Amino acid sequence: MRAEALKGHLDGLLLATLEDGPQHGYAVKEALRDATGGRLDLPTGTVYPALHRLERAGLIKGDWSVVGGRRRRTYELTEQGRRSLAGARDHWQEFAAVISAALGGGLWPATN
Amino acid sequence: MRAEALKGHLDGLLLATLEDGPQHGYAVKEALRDATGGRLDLPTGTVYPALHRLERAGLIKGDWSVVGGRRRRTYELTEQGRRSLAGARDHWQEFAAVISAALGGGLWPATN
DNA sequence: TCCAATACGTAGGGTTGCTACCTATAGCGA
DNA sequence: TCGCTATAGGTAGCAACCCTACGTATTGGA
Repeated sequence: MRAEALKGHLDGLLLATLEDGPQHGYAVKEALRDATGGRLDLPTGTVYPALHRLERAGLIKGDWSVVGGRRRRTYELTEQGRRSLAGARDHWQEFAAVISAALGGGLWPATN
Repeated sequence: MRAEALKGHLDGLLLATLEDGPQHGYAVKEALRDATGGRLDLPTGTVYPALHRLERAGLIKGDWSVVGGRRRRTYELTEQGRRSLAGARDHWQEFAAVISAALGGGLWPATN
C-alpha cells in the first residue's frame, strides 16, 4: 500500500473501527490491520495524531483509564462522528466510482 | 468531490487520459471532466503542474506546437509512463479493496 | 538481563493539490 | 471598438496530512 494514497480517507477508516464500540488507539491500529489482512498497517505516528484531530473536531470522545498497569485512552464515536462516518461512506462510493471511471482499464463498477 | 481525497491518485488519471493518444494539457483537463460526467473538473493550477511533474519523471513527453494561433504543448506517454499506468491501475484496485474492506457499510466490490 | 509487545506521544519534513493570480489569442455580441 | 468567453499556457504560496524518527513507560517472556 503506497502510503500517500490514503490522504483524505484515513478519518473515515478510524471512525469505522469505532462504530462497533469504544476502542483505544492501539487497538484501533490493530483492528485496521486485521480488517485488511495486514495490508493497512499504519504507523503510530499516523494513528495517534489522527485520533487527536478527530477528537478536536468533535467526532470522537476520549477517556483515560488504566488497564494492566498501562494507561489507555479509549475513544467512542459521538453523534456527530456517526453522521460523519455515514458521509465518509457516501463520499467514498462516489470517489471510487469517479476514479474508476477516469482510470479505466478496470471492471468498474462491476457492470454485471 | 472533496479535494484532498485525490492525493496520490491524480498521476494515474492523467496518464490514463493520454493512453489513447497524445493530448495537450487543456484537452486532458476536459477529457477528465467529460469522462466523469463533470464530477472531476480540475483547476488548471492542478493540471499543469502535475503534467510538468510527470514529464520531469519521464512518464510523459511533451512537444510544443502552434494550432490556430495558440501555442500548445502536446504530451504523449513514454514506455515508462505506460508501465506506470498499469501499476497505477493495479494499485488502485488494491487500494479500493482495502479501503472498502476497512470502511465497511458498503457492497463491495459489488458482489453481483 | 535484555528484548518484544503494548500503549502513548511529539517534532519536523515532504508531497501534493488548490487558490489566486498572470499572459495571450480567437471569436462573438453589443 | 469594447468587453466577454473560451482556449491555452503558466507560477507563487499555502494548507492539509501522513510519515519518519524519535521519546517515555510498563509488562512479561527468553
